[in-house]
Amino acid sequence: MGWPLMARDWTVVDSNLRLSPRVFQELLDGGQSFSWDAVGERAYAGVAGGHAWQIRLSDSGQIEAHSPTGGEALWIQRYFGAEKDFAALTDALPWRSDPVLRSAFAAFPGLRILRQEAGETLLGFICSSTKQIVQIKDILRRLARRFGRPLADGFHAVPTWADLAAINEGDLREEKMGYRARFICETAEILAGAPDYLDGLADLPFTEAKARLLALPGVGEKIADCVLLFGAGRLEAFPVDTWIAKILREAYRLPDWSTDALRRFGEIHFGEAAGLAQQFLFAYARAEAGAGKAVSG
DNA sequence: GCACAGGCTGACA
DNA sequence: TGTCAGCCTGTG
Repeated sequence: MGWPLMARDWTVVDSNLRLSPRVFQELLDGGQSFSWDAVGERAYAGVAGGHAWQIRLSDSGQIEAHSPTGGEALWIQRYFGAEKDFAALTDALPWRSDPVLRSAFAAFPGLRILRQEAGETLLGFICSSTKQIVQIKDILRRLARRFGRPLADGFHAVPTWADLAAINEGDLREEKMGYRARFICETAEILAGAPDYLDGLADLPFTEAKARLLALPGVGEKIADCVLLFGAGRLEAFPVDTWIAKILREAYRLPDWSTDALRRFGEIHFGEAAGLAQQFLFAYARAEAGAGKAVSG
């Protein structure tokens, strides 16, 4: 299976981070990223940033990573957010006056935001529209196997936008892309003609960065916010999906608010790290729904 | 058979 | 400015 035997092959991704198995699972498989497949109880395997990775949770709750294809320690540390002080960012959120957020913190202590590659994040979220996480992962696996660069151990890199620009819509539809195939083709054509199009997302003024994404076919408010948050380190982005809309309308008692209004509420109420709050609320809303189903079912 | 899933688009009021 | 049907596919 290629699992390394020597402890020194494994990189601790952030010495300040300790997670429970539940939060570890939420971080890797909760919808921020579609790159990871569970291999056993406390381990995942996948491809990100052009390398294959194995990710595991140690007995002490540290996340450790190993790349059989030569992925770099600094890259995976940045991926897991080691460059940001998430303890301080979390503490600066308005949990003292917000009991819903406080409950979400208690349910998922240590949850943070991944820093993925912008291009991969964009592809994943264009594919995500009205699909469930397992289906999105299946589509991306198909795209990688068919159109992505081969890596070691049978893995394939996520196809780049340059790769995708050479593919026609029919090929994508064969991989169960459905109506998203046209969006992928048209976006690939734009990005192929402007290879540095996504480079400014991390540094441009927020509204400019978002406008760039919104100009791409298949990218609306929700997907643009997801790419900015999970693929560009823009923690002020506040994606409003059905789960966030549900918890804001119910727990925050904003029953008749439109999606746009809810997003503005989130940006203002939670502030600079609104997206971090969003991720806690998202995980909490889904967990509560699951618990409710288990009880009633 | 039918509704709906972690949306976007274009048309129309 | 807001609302709504249509779009692909898989699942329950």
